[in-house]
Amino acid sequence: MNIPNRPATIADVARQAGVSIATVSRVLNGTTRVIPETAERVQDAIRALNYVPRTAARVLASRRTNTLGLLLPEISGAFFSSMLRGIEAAARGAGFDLLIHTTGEPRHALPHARLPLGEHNTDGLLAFTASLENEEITRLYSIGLPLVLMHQTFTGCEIPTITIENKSGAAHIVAHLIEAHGRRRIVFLRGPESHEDSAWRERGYCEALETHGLQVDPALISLGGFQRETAQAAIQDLLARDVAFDAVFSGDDEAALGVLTALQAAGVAVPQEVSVVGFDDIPFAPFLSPPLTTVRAPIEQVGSEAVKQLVRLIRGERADLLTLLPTEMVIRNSCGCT
Amino acid sequence: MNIPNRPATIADVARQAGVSIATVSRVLNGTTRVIPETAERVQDAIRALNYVPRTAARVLASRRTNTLGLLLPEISGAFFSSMLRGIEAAARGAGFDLLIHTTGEPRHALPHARLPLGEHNTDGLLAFTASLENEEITRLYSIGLPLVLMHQTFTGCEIPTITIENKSGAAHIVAHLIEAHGRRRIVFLRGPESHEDSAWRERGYCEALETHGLQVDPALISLGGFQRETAQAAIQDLLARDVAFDAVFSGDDEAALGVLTALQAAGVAVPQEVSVVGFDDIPFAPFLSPPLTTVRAPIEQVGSEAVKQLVRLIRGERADLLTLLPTEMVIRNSCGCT
DNA sequence: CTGAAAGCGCTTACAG
DNA sequence: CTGAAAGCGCTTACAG
Repeated sequence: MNIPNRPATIADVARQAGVSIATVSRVLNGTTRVIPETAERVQDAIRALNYVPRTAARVLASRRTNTLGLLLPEISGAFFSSMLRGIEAAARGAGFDLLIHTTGEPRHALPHARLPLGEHNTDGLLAFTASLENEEITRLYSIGLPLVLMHQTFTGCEIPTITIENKSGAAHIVAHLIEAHGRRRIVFLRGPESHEDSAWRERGYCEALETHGLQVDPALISLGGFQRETAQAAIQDLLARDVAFDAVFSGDDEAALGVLTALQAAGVAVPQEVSVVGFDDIPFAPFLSPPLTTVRAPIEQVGSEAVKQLVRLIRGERADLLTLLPTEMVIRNSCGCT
Repeated sequence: MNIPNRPATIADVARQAGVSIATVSRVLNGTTRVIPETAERVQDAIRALNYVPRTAARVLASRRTNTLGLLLPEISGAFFSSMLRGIEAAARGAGFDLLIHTTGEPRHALPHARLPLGEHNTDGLLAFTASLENEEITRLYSIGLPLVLMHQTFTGCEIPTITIENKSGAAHIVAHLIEAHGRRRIVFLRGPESHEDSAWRERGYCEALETHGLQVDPALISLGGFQRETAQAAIQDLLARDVAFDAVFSGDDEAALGVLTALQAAGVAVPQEVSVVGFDDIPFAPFLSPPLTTVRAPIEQVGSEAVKQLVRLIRGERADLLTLLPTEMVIRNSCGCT
């Protein structure tokens, strides 16, 4: 095998094929007609030299990176796994590379550190809630970098957002607890501060209570953080303080795991004594014991829609400012249904 | 706010600071001493102009991309989520960006398509089993691109591999089924063809049987594919064909979900009638019913170790050719323990 | 410690 | 349809 010290460049290919580098570039990109026979010679040379165009040179010359950037607060859990799957597939489908970066939940560690993803290395950015500070959003918007937000709305700038029907999903499942199972003291576990999903779910929760003539009791609202451990601690705390409750709307499925753990450890029967429901319908929800009643959120689709809108922006087309994907209640057994 | 049509370049900064672009480059990279006062002026200019160095230009000039490429067969499931988490954190820690690409399990769709990740846009590649064809590995190795394999060994080239103790982990858990629970007809569900993890686990399974004087019965070995659905179908098939068995080593935890589903649907009591065990210890394992006895694999650490070795290669340092991370049995209830 | 200049490897008007 | 040449925005010897 021929192992050249330096990888072949476009000039090597041009020389070998007996054409100019402009012609090589044209057959590479299909930007202009090239006489078939000439194109053939170029292709042969490319193969013979094992030529791969250097991305940096293309980017520098064309001013297009063909890369999408993804900012996430963290990677873990079934939630981000689904979202990432949707994003990756859609990006690939649209011909873009994907650069990812996690910021770590509260970005206080590096107050004004330059983002590793931005106008200098991507054609556009996808950002999930809590991964960008407001001033960064404003800056990116002001310099015209295509930007799409997921699960976060931002007022003041016209930035496309993809999110899901949190409020109605939450309202439905809480109504179900009340109507089908006669629950009246329903705990709500908030997600992380700043998480819009959580705020909307809380509104749905409150609305459902009020619709059914129940008062919102602040003592029943606690922090679950969309996390197993936090949710577990929250329930343990309610139990320790003897707060009476007959159901828990966990905020999300991840938190529901912690709720189930805490209840089980305390010898509280689910769903006989306390109903437990979640939100998201992660792939494991059916396998919990009892199988989790929850609200299905089309997470993967959020990812693919976000890419779709971002690509539109990059191409200079109009993008939808708000994409609201529907959610749907999934009844299993943890609510009390059989 | 000042919104320039074109983002500032190094030349703009140099002009504004009254120095040469070389000097700007130096304060940017800290490659050479610069008189503090001059450096200060440059910093001011950078801030004032909101200057961000274009990545492509740096890469082209320096011939370093500062980017790691990750090739995965797919993104989904708790397994890849953990691995990705380890990789992302380690890459960021080492100052590299991360470009990811999923190839889709059997790469037959695009026989000789150029990989979107390679010497043209990364300083090195991380590849999980089944994401690269052998000839691609050979090619990448031959051109000297730093490359680290995960859960896959490759003979012929000196390519660092990170993997886990599959065989002993499997042998231990199968031995446990025999010794602690008197199981004698233990099903093994293979992973995908070509998955080395699966081959080693199968050897561990066979070894444990033989050590205990049991014969390997080919009728008890079936394909689970490390997937829920495939595993479920495999068990359903065994059941339908009236093959007698008293335990299932599912291959991995994902498959164990399918096993549990099939058994439950058939009214077979786990673990009373049939013990079920998995491999990996994904975060949901403790929450299954019954809680899953399995083998803990340090997946996140596989990711971070892989980055560590890759960075060594990139820096021209010696890397360890084989990193074998230990696994550990985690006893819960699905085996029959209480 | 600093600057002038070459060079990284492409794309893209501009001519022809 | 094709080529010569400018230019993308940096880094890095080489002088001084």
